[in-house]
Amino acid sequence: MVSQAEENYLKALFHLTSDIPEKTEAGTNELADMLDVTPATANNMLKKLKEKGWVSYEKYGKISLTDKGRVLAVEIIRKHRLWETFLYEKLNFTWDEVHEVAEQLEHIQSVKLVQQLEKFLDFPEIDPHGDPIPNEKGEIRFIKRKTLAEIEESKTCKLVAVKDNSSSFLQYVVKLGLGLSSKIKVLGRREFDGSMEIEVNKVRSSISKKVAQNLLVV
Amino acid sequence: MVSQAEENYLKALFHLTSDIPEKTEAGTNELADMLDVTPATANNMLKKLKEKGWVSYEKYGKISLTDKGRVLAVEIIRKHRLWETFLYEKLNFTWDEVHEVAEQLEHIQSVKLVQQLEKFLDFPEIDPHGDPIPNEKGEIRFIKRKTLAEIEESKTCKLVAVKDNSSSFLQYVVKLGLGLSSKIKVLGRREFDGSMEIEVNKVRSSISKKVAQNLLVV
DNA sequence: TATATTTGTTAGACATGCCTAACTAAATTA
DNA sequence: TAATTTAGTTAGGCATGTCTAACAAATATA
Ligand SMILES: [Mn+2]
Ligand SMILES: [Mn+2]
Ligand SMILES: [Mn+2]
Ligand SMILES: [Mn+2]
Repeated sequence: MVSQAEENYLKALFHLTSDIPEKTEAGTNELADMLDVTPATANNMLKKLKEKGWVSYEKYGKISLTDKGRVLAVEIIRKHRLWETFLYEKLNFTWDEVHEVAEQLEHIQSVKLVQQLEKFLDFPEIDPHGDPIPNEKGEIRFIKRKTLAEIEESKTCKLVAVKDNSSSFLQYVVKLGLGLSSKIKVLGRREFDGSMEIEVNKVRSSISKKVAQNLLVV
Repeated sequence: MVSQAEENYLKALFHLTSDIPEKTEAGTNELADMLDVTPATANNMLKKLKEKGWVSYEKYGKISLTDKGRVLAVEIIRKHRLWETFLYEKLNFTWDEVHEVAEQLEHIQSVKLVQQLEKFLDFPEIDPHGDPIPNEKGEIRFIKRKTLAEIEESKTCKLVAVKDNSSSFLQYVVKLGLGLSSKIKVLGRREFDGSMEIEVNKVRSSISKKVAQNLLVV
């Protein structure tokens, strides 16, 4: 049995240790931060997760998921992204509305439900934010992407995903005229703060470095 | 805020005090029984529900829902039955599989989700077990029904709902050749145990009184 | 009506998951 | 390397929701 709280920790650990290939370990504070709990709380849960064999760590050491833990985490992410896709494709939700509800739906336990949902959606490959949906075996079709902040001046690229799933960020992205598959031309960059001038559908905008780092492009 | 546990108590109380028109009050043991908890646990929760203004009862007295409590309960039942319909209609679940998963899905909090789900299902009136689905205002289209046990000998009736939602019962019902809208002819009844001889699609079966009391007909 | 049975309540305990405050170890900086 | 800062841990407490055991009230039965 995996409780909802435990599932949330496993999912957070997966994001902290697998989303960026170079970063394969996490710390207590970082984890606590992502889950909006205190480090004491995270530490306490880590002991339980270790006890259950889902996490490996030693006192004052770095945290990582075991193979078992990773399997569980991927299952939850799979459900999360399938539900987001369902809400977006079938129930008229916008991409800034899906995440919050999927945070609840991802905890529903039923193998058949997930299988049938995937079939009903015709085996989608990416969710409304451009993130890959793991298949039933837990395999993730990894897509090589850069952040917009890494794109050189005068080059044009295509938005394929967003890192930040918060509704405020997504609404701002829409305001910039952007959506998945949008073409973005990098006009220029101010070196002292990393902010960028971009052009989308002939409309120019200035965006901060932080924003550029949350837009994933190819 | 209504917790999942609280929602389950409200729903159980609704079934105990509104499903049968003559029975408008419930007792602690009865409630505990329905929720598979001890009477002590139910008693403890009742105090909290009373405190929140959802339940009215006095020590050693009978329990009933307040108007506020009833509104909450109907919302949960509405969600439960919409999800059951979704699973049945869209995701290839059988009627004996839907209840268990709906027990989880009914607790998802999102007004938009329920509205859109209902629209997606084209405003269904009954769930896979023949039970009416409350509308957004909380109105329930009440259907007058009898149990098969009340039908006289040699009369024919139509199955419109099942009282017991357990998968074992529903599978047995299917084995009898029955489904919603099936025609049932009452051939005879043994007085000493209330068991009945019935005919469905030219197949005769003998069923216990208990079973007959869980089949709702018109 | 006295007794037995059923129904409901209270007290005390426990697991889960969270907190704050105090502390310790590790890493950084002077 | 010593001092400071950051990261991580421990102790103790609390809310929720559950339990068992003991008890009290209400109801049914003799
Ligand atoms: Mn999301
Ligand atoms: Mn997503
Ligand atoms: Mn049901
Ligand atoms: Mn039903």
